[in-house]
Amino acid sequence: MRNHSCCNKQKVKRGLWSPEEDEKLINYITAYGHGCWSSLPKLAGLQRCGKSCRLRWLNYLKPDLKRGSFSPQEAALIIELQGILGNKWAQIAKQLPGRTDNEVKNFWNSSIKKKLISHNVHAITTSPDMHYNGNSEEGFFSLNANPNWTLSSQQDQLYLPTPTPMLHGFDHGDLKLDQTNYGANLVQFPTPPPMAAPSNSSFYDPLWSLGYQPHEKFDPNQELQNFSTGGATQHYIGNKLIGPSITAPHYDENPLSSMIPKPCENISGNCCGMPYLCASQDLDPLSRLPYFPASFDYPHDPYVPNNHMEYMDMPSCHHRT
DNA sequence: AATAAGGACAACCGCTCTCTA
DNA sequence: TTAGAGAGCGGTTGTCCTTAT
Repeated sequence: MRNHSCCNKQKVKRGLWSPEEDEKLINYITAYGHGCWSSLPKLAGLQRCGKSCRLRWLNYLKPDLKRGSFSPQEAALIIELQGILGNKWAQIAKQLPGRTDNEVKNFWNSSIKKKLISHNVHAITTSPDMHYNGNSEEGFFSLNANPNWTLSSQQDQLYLPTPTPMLHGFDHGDLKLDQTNYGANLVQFPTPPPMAAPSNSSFYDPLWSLGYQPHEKFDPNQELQNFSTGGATQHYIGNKLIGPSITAPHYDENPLSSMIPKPCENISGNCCGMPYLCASQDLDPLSRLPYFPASFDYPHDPYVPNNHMEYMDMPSCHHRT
């Protein structure tokens, strides 16, 4: 096996790091900074290659890293960003303070992807609304057949045809769009219809919020209305959201990695005093995405009260036909 | 209680990009 | 202009732990 150029002449240790090695690395970087990684191991008294030291520091030892499981908000943000950026883990991790690209990637591969695969393979493979030119590296995709919304995977920018006023701004967690140079509001909530309290089950899909077009007016008198979105059409009966069609922007040709979650898990809790049912709230962040304690405003966006969250009562996903 | 299977996550590999001489 | 070194990134593998049988 070939060694890295930085450790060609050294006999390097491999595998898991011992506490003693960690301590040496921490002590050295704390005192002197990492400087040139290739020369660090010798200076720090470590039998490792510089690359290994860098990885260990960045992914595990750095003091500002957040350890522990992902919160529902983090999970939702990862899902959203993966849908937009694809497997750009470093860029996704930048929107999650204290999380590393490796951590996000592992979380995606071990938790989210499996869930999406098991839930969505049919919905995605039969979706008529996915428009993608087949090249994940250079491609553009259009969002749900809306030719005016395109995302360049090279420039990582979403282009909207016209500026859309942020009536109900929503930066979704730590995502600050103006910092990431998207040049557009990726996520917007419309002026919401009067929200009916969920009856006995609710669903939430963080991707519902992607690409929402706020221009369409809601008419509470009309019995069935569709709000087209970037990733889904949201169906209303009266003022109750009954569910999106599951179509989402993707530019990864791997069908397994381009899944989006479908809102097929019953979720319960107490949101702004509105009780709702959950079949699996104790499972993991993904199944608990909409769950917040009572009287708990959505923690990342002071502009979006919880009662703007969207609910549906249908126990299955809806496809545009 | 023993063993197999699966999940989670740390670490490695190889490629690409950037910088500099 | 170009080659080499360092750094960064994404995909993959290996290892340990938990759960199921």
